[in-house]
Amino acid sequence: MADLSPAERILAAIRAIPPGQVAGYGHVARRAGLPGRARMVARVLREHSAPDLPWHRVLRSDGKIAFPPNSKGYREQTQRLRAEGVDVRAGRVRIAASVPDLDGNLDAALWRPR
DNA sequence: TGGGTGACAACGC
DNA sequence: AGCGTTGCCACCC
Repeated sequence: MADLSPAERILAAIRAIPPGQVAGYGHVARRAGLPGRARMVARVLREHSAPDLPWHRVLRSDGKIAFPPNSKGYREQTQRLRAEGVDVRAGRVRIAASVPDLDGNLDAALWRPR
């Protein structure tokens, strides 16, 4: 990644998440070279909405969907994730026990839920 | 300069 | 798992 603006690096990091997999806001930030800026990822996501952006693969660090339960975005995201085979229950993605230790923390299992 | 807000995170219980 | 607190950062008014 050459000299892209922070926002562009964030978008690139999100586009890099493979289908069927997810990543936390903080994780995306670090991958974009912006440690500690999870909130900036959220802001960028709120403004920039591109058709090729897999925004639905970005979750909170605890694996929960960031939108208010039952909101438009919440339902959208849940549906999109399920369409990719991701197990979503009670507003949170279910990580398989096959992935060793990840006490509620996504980062360990990131990039390969299920 | 000061105060409020978020598609957040880490901790403690 | 749920909840409250604190820390954070980039804006906004």
